[in-house]
Amino acid sequence: MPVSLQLLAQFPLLHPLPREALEPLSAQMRLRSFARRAMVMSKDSPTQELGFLVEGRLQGVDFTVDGRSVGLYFVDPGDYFGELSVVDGMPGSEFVVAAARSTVAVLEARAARDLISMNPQLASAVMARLAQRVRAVMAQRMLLSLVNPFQRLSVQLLQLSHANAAGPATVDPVPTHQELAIMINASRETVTRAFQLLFLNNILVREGNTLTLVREDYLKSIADGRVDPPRA
Amino acid sequence: MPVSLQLLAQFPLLHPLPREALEPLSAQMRLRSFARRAMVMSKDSPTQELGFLVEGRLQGVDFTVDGRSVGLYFVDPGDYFGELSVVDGMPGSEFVVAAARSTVAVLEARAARDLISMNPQLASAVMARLAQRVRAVMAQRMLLSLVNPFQRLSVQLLQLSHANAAGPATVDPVPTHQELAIMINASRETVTRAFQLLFLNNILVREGNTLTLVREDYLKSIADGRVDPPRA
DNA sequence: TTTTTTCTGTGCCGCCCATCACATGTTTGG
DNA sequence: CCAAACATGTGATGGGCGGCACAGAAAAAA
Repeated sequence: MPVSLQLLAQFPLLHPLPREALEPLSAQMRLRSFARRAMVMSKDSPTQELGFLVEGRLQGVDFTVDGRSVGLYFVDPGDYFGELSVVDGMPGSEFVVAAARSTVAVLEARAARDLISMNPQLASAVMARLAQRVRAVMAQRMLLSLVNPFQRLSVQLLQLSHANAAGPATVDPVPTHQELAIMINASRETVTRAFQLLFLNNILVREGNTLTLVREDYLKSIADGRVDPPRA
Repeated sequence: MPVSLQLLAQFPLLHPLPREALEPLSAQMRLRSFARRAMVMSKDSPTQELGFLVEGRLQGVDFTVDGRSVGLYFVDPGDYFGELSVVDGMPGSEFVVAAARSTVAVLEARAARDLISMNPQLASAVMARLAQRVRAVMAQRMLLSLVNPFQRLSVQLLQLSHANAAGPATVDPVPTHQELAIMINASRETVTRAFQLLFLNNILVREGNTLTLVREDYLKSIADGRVDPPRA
């Protein structure tokens, strides 16, 4: 089934497009649903496409040769993914799996490429997005060179958090320990233990599916090594 | 002093430009020399610019809060750097230091931006470059999640190597142990010890400033964990 | 609901690598 | 060409984190 215009309206990337362009586009797109942990986009799939996350949550991941998984980024509703292949025509550089039950609208790479090259505004938006991705991956790479897993967790949490109107920043939805562990190159148990201490010292509070950074300042001082991570 | 046209000819990025465009360009550029370990581009410099490496070698680096340095990439002659700021106008995301005495031609960010936006061919070249950088830094991120420093070194060496007409691949010029260490998140000593074993087992040979991957296949099997790294 | 799967918490053990300290080679620049 | 700075080689030590094993909690599926 084609994708409704209303659905497309939620994607900032497409805002520059005039109504006349959106209609044929909606006809070219398809809506798909994925169960938690299902593979949304495979690294070695023959077909390449641009994906738009309608609802749910995705995680970009890859696997080391010895089967260990590596977490790369999260995709939240309104965002898109798979743009690398669209831009350079090479096979995907990672897998995308559903971190929660998700709905995705997809557009074939060829169509996406045409769309972008027809539309300078889109082109520069994609350019900006690539630049932002380089920065994001480099930030992650910096994170990984911190020696202390505590520090890495603190930085990662700060990166995932978003400021809140009134009150402290939150991370929402909270990733599982495992999902975090593979992003910060730590074992699941180490993440669990680190969380223990952060809870114990009232630096974090978890309520349901949101994590509140009660003492964000303290988290920051751990993050940049001004304070030693709390001990038992 | 402006930069000679002949010099500019060595940069593939500029090849699409017609002669008429090159002349004003050469007038806008400046040539600078840097001693080994000098800072070529600072993260927090007020002026942003696009750099072209004429000769020598540069390394993109950053520093963790506790002063430890992190190696990101090398720049070799004919290549350019600093494109991120040019594209998105944000401050540089890393430092660039001279890994050897180097000569660099620089162009102000504003001029570079104009040049690119005036020239669709350049624009798409830069786009492709950004995509390639995302892939490169993701590859590095994958490397970092390998548990064994040996494996990381092997992968890194393979990444740095270039195939050779006849005969085995080589890495040239050979980075110092320290330079490698900060790229693969290992201590300098660990890199030294790993090299010891690789030399001992005749997997690598060093002659002057080039490293020959005599048994590239073996290096690859270490890299993807099919073989345990050699022990004393 | 009940059942099953996934997620989180915790103790114990071992080993790997960062760190320190210093010796010896090798470049570089004066 | 000499001296100083830098790069490489090597041993000893200790802490930290990964891995395993399992228990309990929570969430999803049936």
